[in-house]
Amino acid sequence: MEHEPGQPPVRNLPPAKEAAGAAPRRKQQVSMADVAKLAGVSSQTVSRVSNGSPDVIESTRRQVIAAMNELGYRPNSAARALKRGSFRTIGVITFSLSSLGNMRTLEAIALHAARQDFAITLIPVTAPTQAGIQGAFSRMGELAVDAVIAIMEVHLLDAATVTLPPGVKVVVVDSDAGEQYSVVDTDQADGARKAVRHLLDLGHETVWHVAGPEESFASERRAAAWRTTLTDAGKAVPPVLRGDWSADSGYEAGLRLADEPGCTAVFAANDHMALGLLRAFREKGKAVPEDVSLVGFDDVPEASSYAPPLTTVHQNFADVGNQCVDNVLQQIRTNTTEPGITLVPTQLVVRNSTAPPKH
Amino acid sequence: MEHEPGQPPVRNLPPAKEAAGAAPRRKQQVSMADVAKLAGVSSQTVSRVSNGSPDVIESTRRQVIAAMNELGYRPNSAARALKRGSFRTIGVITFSLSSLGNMRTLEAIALHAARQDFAITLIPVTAPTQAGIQGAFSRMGELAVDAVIAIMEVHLLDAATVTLPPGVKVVVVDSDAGEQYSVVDTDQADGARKAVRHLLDLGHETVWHVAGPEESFASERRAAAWRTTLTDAGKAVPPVLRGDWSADSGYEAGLRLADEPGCTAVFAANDHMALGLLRAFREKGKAVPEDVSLVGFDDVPEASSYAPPLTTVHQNFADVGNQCVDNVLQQIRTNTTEPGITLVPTQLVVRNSTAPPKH
DNA sequence: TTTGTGTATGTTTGCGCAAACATGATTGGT
DNA sequence: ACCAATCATGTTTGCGCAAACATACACAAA
Repeated sequence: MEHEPGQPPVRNLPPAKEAAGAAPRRKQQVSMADVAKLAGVSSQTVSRVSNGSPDVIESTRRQVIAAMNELGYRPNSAARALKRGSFRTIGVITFSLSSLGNMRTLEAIALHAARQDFAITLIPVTAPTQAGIQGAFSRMGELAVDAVIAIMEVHLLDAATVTLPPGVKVVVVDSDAGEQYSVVDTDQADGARKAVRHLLDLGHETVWHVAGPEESFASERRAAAWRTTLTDAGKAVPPVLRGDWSADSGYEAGLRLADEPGCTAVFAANDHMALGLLRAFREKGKAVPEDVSLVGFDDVPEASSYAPPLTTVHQNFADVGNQCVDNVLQQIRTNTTEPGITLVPTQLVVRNSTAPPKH
Repeated sequence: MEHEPGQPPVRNLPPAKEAAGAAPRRKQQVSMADVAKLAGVSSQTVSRVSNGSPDVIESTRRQVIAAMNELGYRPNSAARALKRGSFRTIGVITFSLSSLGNMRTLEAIALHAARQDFAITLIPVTAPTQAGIQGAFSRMGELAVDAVIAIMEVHLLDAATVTLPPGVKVVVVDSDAGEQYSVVDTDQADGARKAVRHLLDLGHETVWHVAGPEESFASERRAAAWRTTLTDAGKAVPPVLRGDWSADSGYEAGLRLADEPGCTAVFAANDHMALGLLRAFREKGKAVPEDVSLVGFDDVPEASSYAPPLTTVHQNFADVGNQCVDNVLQQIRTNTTEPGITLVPTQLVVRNSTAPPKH
């Protein structure tokens, strides 16, 4: 078993770390030990400084910090996580990011979490099926996140079938899982009520509704509130039209509504469908708001540039995101799970698409 | 070294782990050792099975897998990362998610990365300043990501001032850092050229341009291509109007353009500004496309519902995202850094907002 | 037989950090 | 003066995993 001297495979020994120009084995991560050596203290003291322990005298702390800066030390989060059993990471499960609301919410979550020094790991659900969701939650498990925020918009979170590691806190956005989990959501019902009341207060006999898809919680809640607001006011409840949130589906619905003689007021479940309705009314020669009044939902930034500028219900997505993070961090801190629903209020923004009916 | 037969190596006593009803210290993570004990093998064999090593005989593998399932074993990614120096994680730095393009790109990145078994960590830039970006990159360092995808849209990535851990691969979206980093971007110039050519081919004398903000790379590239396409065609180059991407700013620009007598064709740098232009033209009594033709950029889903449906340049954000991930994974695999630019083509979508000029 | 060549598995080790404990240096109270 | 109670800091240990190395056994070629 000889091996030629002078040849590289000298493995048995890890020594000679600082041998001449030693090749950096891995990303030459600067470790606590390096900082400790430079600062002339023990690595534990470096750890203490790094974690802001009060038990370090000021002069020592300064030395250590100087050494850290000189070497460009960054604590290794893997080791930290291994030791502490926590990554300070929140997993966010999303279905689809292509809706404005989800994105805004996600952005707020990321920003707010960063402020509290938590990182965000994005877990997209690859397919909107139970299996897809299972997969997402299972990946969460491997990633050892401290908490999960699920941005669900469809009826797929059957809690019974999802198993997460114990101790992981969950907050769900836009769901009806309030019995099991913390839920944060826009106050859809109140928003819809405001929209319908606004139209009724203008003097309309009743209000038609173009709803979103049935699988959507938000859509169902808006539709339900529309219905009860009408019945509470003693008004007739016209049949519901259904779209899929897209402007095109709103256009389809608009073509039909334009032929309804008694239709003077419409509440669309989102702004994009309202845009489609506007187009349909325009093509059919129905003036908005003179012939038909229209209210949307969301208050997308372009809503004020629609023709005419759209009266709509403003959602505070940023608040929703912030609430999610606060809620989840609260659960982590207190190590409790607190089911319940947090509702974020909406505002009615009145622009030019609504007016009293002609007589 | 002798060790007593019959007794497990009871050295310093981490005492009585399975003592009566021992409180689960942490989240009772099932570890390899637990699986190994149940399966009657060494933990190294469990590791091999877990990593799909071929050196495990089929019967053993099955036993181990059975044990894993029984205990619900999930490899601990912290330990794995600590050992391997890699989390299989890509950090994504974003400025703002509120633009449609960014969020589509992000979604594609997340999905594509998940397919290759990489996780995504979102790092929001808290403030659009050098310091903010520094902070984001520095956080990347702590998180020990394997690669970074930066979705930048403004001139702030001054590579000289950003230090990341060596070995971390970077891809930048929408930037001109092609000398230093890999850059993936929509082919802005070609898209803009197509838009302008389309209008010129319809017979317009020249094409006006409503650009985005100067800080935006995309905006600058579209404007430059607009200019060269005009000069190459021997046409006059009208003054540039500038917006901030918002529909409102497009409206402002539109009010001014409506008063330009020679203006029969406009290229707006994005669809939202085009929407604002449409509104301004409508209010000023200019018919689109009869009096003025208009082309946008982006092809937002609602563009077909604008009044009139908008001719625009379609961007393939999903392709951009996929390219980013492919590129970065390629760099990781080959451990190379390859500066250069990858351009994703666009398509001109002709709808009803463009027509030949009246004479 | 011996020797080699695999192949499947076990054992040791250390990644970087921080809890737990140990030590040594100051205080202050009596 | 003494001891005890603080403090600041050092030492040891192990988190869960996988690379490196060691071993044990099977089988083929000499």
